[in-house]
Order: sequence, then structure tokens, then C-alpha cells
Amino acid sequence: MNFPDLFDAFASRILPPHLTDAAVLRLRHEACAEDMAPGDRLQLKDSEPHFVFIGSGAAKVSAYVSHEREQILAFHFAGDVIHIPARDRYNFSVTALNATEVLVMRTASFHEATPECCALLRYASDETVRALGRSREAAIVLGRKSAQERVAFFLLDMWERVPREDADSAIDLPMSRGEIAESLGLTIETVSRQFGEFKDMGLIETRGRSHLRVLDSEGLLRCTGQLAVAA
Amino acid sequence: MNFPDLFDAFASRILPPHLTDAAVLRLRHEACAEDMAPGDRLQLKDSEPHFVFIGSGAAKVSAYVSHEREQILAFHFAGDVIHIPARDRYNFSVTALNATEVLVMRTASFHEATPECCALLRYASDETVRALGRSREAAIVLGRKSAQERVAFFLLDMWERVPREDADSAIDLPMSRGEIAESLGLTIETVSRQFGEFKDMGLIETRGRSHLRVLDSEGLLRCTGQLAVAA
DNA sequence: CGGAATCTTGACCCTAATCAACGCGGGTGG
DNA sequence: CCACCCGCGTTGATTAGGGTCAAGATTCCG
Repeated sequence: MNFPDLFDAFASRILPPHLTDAAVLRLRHEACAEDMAPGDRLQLKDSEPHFVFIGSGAAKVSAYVSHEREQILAFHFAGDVIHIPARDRYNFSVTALNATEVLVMRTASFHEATPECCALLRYASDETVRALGRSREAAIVLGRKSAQERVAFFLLDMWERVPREDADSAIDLPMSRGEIAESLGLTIETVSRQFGEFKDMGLIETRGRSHLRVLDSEGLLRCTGQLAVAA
Repeated sequence: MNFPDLFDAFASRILPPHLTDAAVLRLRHEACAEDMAPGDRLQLKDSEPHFVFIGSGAAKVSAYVSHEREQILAFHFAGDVIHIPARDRYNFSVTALNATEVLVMRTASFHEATPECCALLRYASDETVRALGRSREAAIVLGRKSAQERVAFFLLDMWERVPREDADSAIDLPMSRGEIAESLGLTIETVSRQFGEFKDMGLIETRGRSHLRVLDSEGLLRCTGQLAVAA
């Protein structure tokens, strides 16, 4: 995908309709496409917050607490928009898991929208609210105790978010067990053991390193302890 | 504090300068003051996101995963602004820890700002970014392992955020050990033991249930494991 | 086909949860 | 003003979940 296609994908799938052409053009002018290979880390001016749109592929967002202490905050897939804050206490980074195409924009590009049109700013604000929701959900998952609950949650999350051909087909997890562990606040061995347990329980099926099929999402849901009594 | 004073405190301490009078008046018209006693839960229309400004007192923000499973996401004090999302997967609530005065506003009040002035929307967006930062920080703390690190982090956080007369004076923790435990993903006994350990190490001093003085914040900082090698 | 990285499995240990008893503090009523 | 009482906090003993260490087994790659 080249820049025009990538930007068009972003504009049509993500941006709200009814933007003035001027606003879209302005944004297009500021946006910057980037092709990433697995393991590549996105270089951002860390004095400024950014939005990153993932056109294809997958990426992880991590925070570096100290020199070599990484905490994975989230995984993202094609179609997602990620909010990366300016560096303050922590250093955030986006790392590709696959071959990945991204569109990088300064959040300021959204703020500087022409005064007669707040729509872009409004979009940016909403996007941040969504990021906040995801982050709080992550905090809830990490705050809850059992390893089993965390892994079950992770599997269901991936099962619904990793793009795939059709609803029955298995998915390819683009991240390693180590990365899963880091994102859940567990160790790689514990993750592996939980995978094994879910296999024994007949809830999932794996093949090779990354092939995954959820056989009983109801059962997994029960393992997350989230029997949320929706109002 | 009555409504006018509360709103004025919010407008002068929080809102950006250079707002048009019309925008401020409009907001003032939408805002709603509330007096809360310890333990009171704020009733919000949960179909809509809100901002809550704390004029005085202290409050906790928690998410209810299921019926009686609470996870405390954050504590807030006088002068803080809290973003409460609309209910989706979880039900969020604000509960007073002290006698607390709050100002409740729908976030929509900020979006509906007159078109010629995006400043309010801009403010709302920035506030959400700050909330996102805090939430990610919480996720990092919960994701890291040791109980000691978490409690040290909590103590330093409170030490700098709980309002007090002067820099040397002790603070009164408005929350119970149980609430501390819940916010850190620990048990009440573990929190108590860590407090004891820090006392033995001469890092803190406590009196009664809630009196706290940090004697060696450098030492505590070392216990958090956050020797962030700032660039 | 070989080698290296990743994943799985096992044994052991340690941290923090659990269970339980006790003590302190703050509030109430006599 | 004192005595009592209940809730909260502290402390101790035990246990279990998951971390750590170590040894194989896969898988993926050249």
C-alpha cells in the first residue's frame, strides 16, 4: 500500500464524515507513512504526542520504565488508531510485530484544524477517550488476580480483534509467548502452562507457535470471571 | 462552598484563560454542584461521559466488573478533574472518602461549545490525555510485580498529592487499608505488613489509622524500582 | 539437514494470599 | 468522664499460586 491508499483507508474508515475538504487535505499534508519490518521501532519526536493509524499488520505499544524494563501496554491491529503521548515519566514506543504499514500524525495536526471546523479535534478527543477505556480495562485485568483469568481474557481479546478470513478460521498470533506474558504481568512459563490447561480443557486448539483456534468461547468467558450482569 | 464559589474555583484554577464569556457562562449553566458525605456514591447518568471537578475533599474512582467485584482505579483530591466514561463494559463510579464538594458536568457541555471557540473542547481533550497518562501509569504499576514496589509507589503518590498545610506536615490518608489494597491489587494484610516494614526501615512514620509522614522519600523512591534513567 | 530460538514441561521455592487471633482507636451510651 | 464495643488494623501461621531454574522438545530458518 502506498501513501495515497493508506491515507484514503484512514480517511474513509476512521475519520468522521462531513469534514471539509480543506481539513482533510491539511491532515493529508501532515501525515507521514511508514513501512515497518517485524521488530522495527517507530521513531517519534517524543516531545510531542502522536496518533498512529495501522493500515496493515500488527504492533505493540510499550512503556520503558527504566533502561531495560519494558511493560507492554497494548497490542494493535490493522484499522486501529493508537494514541502515543509525549514522553514525560515514561518513554512510549510502537514496535511492529509483523510487516506493518502505519500512518503517523502529530496530534497537533488535529488541533490546528481550521477554526470553522472543530470536527477533527472532536475526533481526536473521542479517540483519546477510547484509548482511556482500553487502558482502564487493562488496569482492571492486571489488578485482578489469577493467571488463568488473565490468559483467558487475552485469548478472547485476540480472538475478536486479530483480523482473519472468516469467522471459523484460526488466527495467527503475531506476538511471542514472552510478549503475551509481558502484557499480562506474568512469566512466559505461566502463559505456556495456561495455554496447555485450556487445551486440555478443550477450550482452544493450537498448532505451531502461533496458530490458534478458540473452540469454546463461552467456556473461556467463564474462565475470565467476567460474568458481568449487564444492566 | 456554594455553587458560585465552586464554579469560580473550577473556572479560575482549571479552565484555560482567554475563553469567551459566553462559553464560560454556558458551561456554568450546565454544571451542577453536589455535596457528598463519606461513602456517598455519585449518581451519574451512565449513558453519558462526565467530568467531575473536586472542589474539596477526596474521592475514589472504581469500576464494577461484576456485581460485587470492585476495582479501584484511582484516588483524587481537591483540584483534580476526573473523566468518567459512559458505561460500556464496566460501570464506573465516584465515591467520596471525606466530606467532598464536587462539580459535575457532562463532557458534551464541552463539545457543544460555540463553534467560534474550540477552546473548551481543546481543554476537554487535554484533560482526557492526562487521564490516559495516569491510567497507563496505573497499568504499569499493577503490571510490575513486587508488593513492596507498589506500596512505595502509592505512598510517594499520596505524599505529593494529598493536600496539606505545609511541606513538612504529616498527611491524613483519607482511604482505608482495604481501599489501598484494592487499588494496588494486593490484600489488606500485605499492605499493612509493607507499612510495617517501611516503618522499621525508618522511611515513614504513622500515627493512628491515617496519619502519615514520609521521612525518606529518596529511600522510598529506591523501593519503587523506578530509577528511571531520564534521557 | 542442522542449528538456534522459542516453546513446553518438570521440580523447587518464595512471595503474597488465606485463615485466624488479637489489639488498638474512635465513637457511643451510661 | 469513663467503660464498653465494634470496626479496622496489625501480627502470626499456613498454604497455594506462580516465579525461578533447568532440562528437553518444537518449530522455523537457512
